[in-house]
Amino acid sequence: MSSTKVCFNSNCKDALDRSRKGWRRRTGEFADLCHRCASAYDEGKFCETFHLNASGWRCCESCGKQIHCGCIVSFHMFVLLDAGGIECITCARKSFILTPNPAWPPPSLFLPVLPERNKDLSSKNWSQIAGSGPVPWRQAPSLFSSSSAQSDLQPRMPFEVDIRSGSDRIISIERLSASSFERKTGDKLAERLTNDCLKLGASDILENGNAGFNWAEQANARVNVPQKSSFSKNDTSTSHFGLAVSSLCPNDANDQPKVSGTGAPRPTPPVIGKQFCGHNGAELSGEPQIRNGRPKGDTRPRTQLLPRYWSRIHDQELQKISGHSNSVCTPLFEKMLSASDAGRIGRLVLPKKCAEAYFPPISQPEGLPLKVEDSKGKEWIFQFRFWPNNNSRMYVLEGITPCIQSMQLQAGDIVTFSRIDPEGKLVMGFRKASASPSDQGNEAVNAKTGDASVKKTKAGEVLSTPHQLKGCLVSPGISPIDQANSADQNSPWSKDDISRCSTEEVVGAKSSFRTKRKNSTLSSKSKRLRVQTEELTELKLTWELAQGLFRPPPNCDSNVVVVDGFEFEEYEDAPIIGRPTILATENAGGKIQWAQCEDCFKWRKLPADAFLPSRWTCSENSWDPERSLCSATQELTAEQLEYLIPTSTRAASKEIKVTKRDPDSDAALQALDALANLAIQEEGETLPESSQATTTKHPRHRPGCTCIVCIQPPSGKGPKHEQNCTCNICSMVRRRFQTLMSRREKKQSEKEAEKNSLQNPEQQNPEFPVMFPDDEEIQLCTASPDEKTVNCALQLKGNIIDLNIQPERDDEVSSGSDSGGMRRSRMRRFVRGGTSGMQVYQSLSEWECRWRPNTT
DNA sequence: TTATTGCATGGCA
DNA sequence: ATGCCATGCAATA
Repeated sequence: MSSTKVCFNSNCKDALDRSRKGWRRRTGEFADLCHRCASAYDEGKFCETFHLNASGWRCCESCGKQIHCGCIVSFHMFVLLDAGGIECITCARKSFILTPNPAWPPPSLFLPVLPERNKDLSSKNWSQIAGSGPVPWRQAPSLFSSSSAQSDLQPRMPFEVDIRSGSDRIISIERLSASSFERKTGDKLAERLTNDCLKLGASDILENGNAGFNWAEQANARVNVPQKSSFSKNDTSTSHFGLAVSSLCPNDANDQPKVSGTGAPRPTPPVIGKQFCGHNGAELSGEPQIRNGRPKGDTRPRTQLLPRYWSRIHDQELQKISGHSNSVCTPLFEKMLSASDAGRIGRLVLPKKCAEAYFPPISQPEGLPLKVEDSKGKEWIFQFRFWPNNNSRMYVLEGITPCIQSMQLQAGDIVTFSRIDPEGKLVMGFRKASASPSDQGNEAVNAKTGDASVKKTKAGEVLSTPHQLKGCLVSPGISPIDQANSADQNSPWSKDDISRCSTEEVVGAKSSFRTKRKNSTLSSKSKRLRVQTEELTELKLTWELAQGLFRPPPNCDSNVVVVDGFEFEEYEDAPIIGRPTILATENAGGKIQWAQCEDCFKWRKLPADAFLPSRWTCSENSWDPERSLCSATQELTAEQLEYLIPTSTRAASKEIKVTKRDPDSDAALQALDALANLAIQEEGETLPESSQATTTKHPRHRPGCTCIVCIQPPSGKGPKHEQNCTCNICSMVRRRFQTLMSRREKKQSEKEAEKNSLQNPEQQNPEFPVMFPDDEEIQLCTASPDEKTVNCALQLKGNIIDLNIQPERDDEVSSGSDSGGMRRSRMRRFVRGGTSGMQVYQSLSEWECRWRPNTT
């Protein structure tokens, strides 16, 4: 690179002593301009100054202002009008013509530094000014089983772009936008020139495949359009992007689609070729273009395609879908299958905007047969139709059952729709929401909730479990190897088809079927909790272990809840399952905790907020490097230890000590790992139809309800129960605690009588309801031969991970004792201790489990 | 009786 | 307040 920089403006080329930033180039860098050029740019006079004689100047349809539309510099100074022509951005804003230039990215995406002239614009959310993006439904006869001819109206702009980052994508989009125009210059320029006033409208472009002005001079104007672009409409050999065409009109004022040869295009997302130009949905708007249907002054808000329908398809998969080099794959949208969708009824409810944006317009409820290919190339024909619904329409795809079954999809899985050009084929892909435990070992995410990988659903649920994808879609960030490794061997879909989806998708998946709808014919608790014996894993934990393992969630303060005089240390969030530790207060008053090394059994002092995996050793003592070896001495003296660790806990500790030899104890710890792993599975495993697949929020703790939500202790956010609440849950809690306390008192007195006797720890451990299952659930817990253990029922395929106490009779007072865990004056209970919502994190390469709410 | 179809309802964003 | 959409459900096959 030359040491002497010159002004990026080719018409200037002044040496730069101090450069100023101009427009953003396709490389992501900004054009370095000299002071003079930069000033011109900032003042919006750059093109006037330097490109006055270049082609591409057009007049604003409203104010007549001349704008150099063919230039990257003025890229955001105008919008294309659906009916043709342009409007300067000022007028566009005034008249609420907020539709951006098709397939153009939000300016904020690729113009992080905007000149002053655009600041007001850029400060607005692009959604306010644009419903840009979605590919309009391009008449693609091949999609119709009854059609044979192929539309010729598909201008595509081939480019080669390396896309490796978001910014690259942005750049790609930028290229696309430019190329979209560039393409127009090729074959039909002459025709366009006959058009009046060289009007260049989105629809014109889309429908005619060229623009109304000569873009060939863009080089002069420093428009950074790849020169390798093909200008030939038919030359797709280097295609990477394209711009789909709609020959169909938008919906009318009533949003009812209709056929029109001259209407404005439907929403137009960037078309993706061999490289993914990841539209993020912000550019997607399923809202049909409204220009023709509404007056200019229409201020009706433009809704956009909901994020949950944004296609998250990845370039690799796009490539796979598109198959051959000439294909351009456009991700359209995706939808998580609801119970209804995945049910036997065979109807997939389509998001209205998606249906109207991406599927052919239908005027009759009967609709049209729609040919869809899966990623295997197998063709399916669905009936795309609608039902009148509240003065609107409800679009469905009928006859999807065979396809759904072929893909082995269940509610919660995601189906994706893409289009392959130039064929115009609709391709249906899918992502499974399920994941097998074996796939999960390396994919945990950090338990620290600050981890970026922990995402929140719209309902506020925190999820972090990675998920597995199957089918033709791949999410970013997962290597093909991982995908292959995670392939479900039993699936007819090959490893190549299997990939993973992002956490975000998982979020949606789980939140979707976690919620419950009343009277769901598919959801019955008995079904949900049906124990499939062969799939049931029992975890046996003493209640002390359980209490110790259930750590308060991070960053979660406890509330003290009193139920019949008993105090609960209640946490809004779900507990974390990890290695039991002993909380203590240092002499200085600071809170600490003591944890025992798995290998040497020495106790190490840790910060109070440290969360340990179920297996933890000195080597992982990152808090105290001096004691990160087992050879390091233990800080605690025997006396201190004696004080800290009460008999029962010592016993429990001892139990851990013998873990490596004791099958039962080993099982306990293994069970934790299993719990963690299973939680992932549970996270991803599609719930059986009976238990999942509802998306309606269940009211929190509905008295009398025995659903998975309501069997949890009533507390947490939302209406809390009164102390004297007589609902079944509160009654049960009371009963259990009365039982427990009487046991404790009894044990205490016994202990005092035999204070020197070291009892069998198991005999000392009172049963303690880690959870508070209702009777029905209790029945489903497999009774343990050991009455002093807590049964943790993990229903693998049923996706119920229940950590339930052993069934017991309330009047059954078994032996119990105080314990380390019970040194706390309160017991912990976790509001979000839903049994179906366990969440797994990985911390320091170890698994931790965390409960996740099963409803919000 | 069962499956399918078409519409209605109501939760929710 | 409005529209979407998941699902219930009656009518129909």
